[in-house]
Amino acid sequence: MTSSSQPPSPHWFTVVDALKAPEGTAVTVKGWLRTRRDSKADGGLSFLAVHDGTCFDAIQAVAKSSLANYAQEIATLTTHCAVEVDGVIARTPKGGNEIQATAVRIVGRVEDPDHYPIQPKPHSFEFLREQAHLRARTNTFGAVARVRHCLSMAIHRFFHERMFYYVHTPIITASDCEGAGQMFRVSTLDMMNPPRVPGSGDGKAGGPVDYAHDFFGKESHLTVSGQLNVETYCMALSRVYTFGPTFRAENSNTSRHLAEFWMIEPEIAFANLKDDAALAEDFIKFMIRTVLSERADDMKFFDERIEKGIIARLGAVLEKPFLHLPYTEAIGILQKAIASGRKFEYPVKWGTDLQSEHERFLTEEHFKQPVVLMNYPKEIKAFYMRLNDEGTDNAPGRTVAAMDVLVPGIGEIIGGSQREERLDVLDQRINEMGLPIKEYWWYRDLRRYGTVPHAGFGLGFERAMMYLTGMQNIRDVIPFPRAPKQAEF
RNA sequence: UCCCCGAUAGCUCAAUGGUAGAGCGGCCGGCUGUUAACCGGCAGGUUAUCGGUUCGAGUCCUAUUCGGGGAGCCA
Repeated sequence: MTSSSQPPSPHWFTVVDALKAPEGTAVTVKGWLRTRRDSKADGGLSFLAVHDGTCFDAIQAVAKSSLANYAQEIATLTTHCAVEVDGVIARTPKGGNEIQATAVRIVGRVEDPDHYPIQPKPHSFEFLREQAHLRARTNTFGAVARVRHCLSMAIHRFFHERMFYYVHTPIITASDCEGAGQMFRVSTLDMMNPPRVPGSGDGKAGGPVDYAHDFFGKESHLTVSGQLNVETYCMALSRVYTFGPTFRAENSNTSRHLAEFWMIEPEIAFANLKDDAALAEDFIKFMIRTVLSERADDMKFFDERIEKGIIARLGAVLEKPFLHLPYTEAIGILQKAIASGRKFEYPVKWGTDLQSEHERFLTEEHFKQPVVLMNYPKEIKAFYMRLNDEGTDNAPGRTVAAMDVLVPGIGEIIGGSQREERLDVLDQRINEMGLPIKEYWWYRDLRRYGTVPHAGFGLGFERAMMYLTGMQNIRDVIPFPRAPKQAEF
């Protein structure tokens, strides 16, 4: 932590601790300058706002012109110069802590300050995305980073306290059965001259690539979901979850999609859809409570500068249970709204998936709170979702035990379901959807040997970050966003 | 991938087809226990790229690249 030329100081305080230290405490603070303001009072002095990322606020150091290096060094400091400040904690006229500096050592200057991109002023997020290596230095991205960390820790704590086991599911998968969108290929073959399936093409080019010669001996990709793998551990450890990176090669250009994002996927045995929904609700409320209490400083910033009133809105979500709404009833509500004059771009019809505008209407206009939509038509959902009995929720067709949690401002934040635990029904669904049943051999084995009802869901970590911070673009809640045409850093 | 909008100083933005401007930031000076400080001055430009129209293009047209908003796909 300390360079060899600088002996460790017994008084080294983080900014967060220095801001709470009693008056008179001798401290050394190490960090970066946010701003420097000069005054001619008391024979000349400079106010240095120093931050080190340990909390939202900077601490003010007062450097008098009597310091030996004042004119040469201190008075020429600019934004984000790295400094070490020795001094004594004092109270400002307004009440907070500041440091009466006895020494200011310059660790690293900012060269060419008139071209340093991060200035003490509001920057557009678009600009900061192009300066992703520097944006952590801003108020907003410092706050995002702290909340992101806080939330990551909270998620593990939530599950750990409830006897869930954290399972590391693979990043690389050679099974093509996850079925959740376009995948990134993983290969060590020579792209310019790949081996071809023997007897195909003209021997030099053409014909299918022979993946038998590839690293894993078969086609392999980056995972799009850890669910199928984590189900295997669920059938032995009862309550498990994954929390890892997930990859989708879709050409999505929106403020809500990334090519590389983090997903949390719990899976619970001896559980049905209601248990799943209850877990999802507990989970979301736990995340809200945690960031409000542990990152009050950063949340205050988001409340004032990013989304006015977000603290009150999140607080209100804690107050009442989530609303549970069968898909069939949601269709009814939407059709009633249309009948009374509400216009939508897309038609509403039982059997088709809800559009973004429909989800937003339900959660933002009609109910104005998080809504758990349940029991969707089987045709629009994945093969592994449990087939409901005929007539569930008075639906005109067969439904599956799926649920989506919709929140205002984001839309779908969680997608989950009770899983089909009956082998014969699962096989029927796989065949109906034209999927290669042989590929699912190990997944089907779980139903052959001691199958039990179970359920789970996936929560997009970055979507949760957006919901909790009010940040409008998913690319601004992950340090280095990966999206189409975007992998510079 | 589709629809719409945009790209001018370090940043945020102006500029009827006719000499390239302001605020902030930087530098210099003044003032001040300052804290989005304030006041005066100075420096800072291949107007995204390639073509075209025109006496003349930041401005109009073609194409491209990149960015933003919305949609689809989803988490």
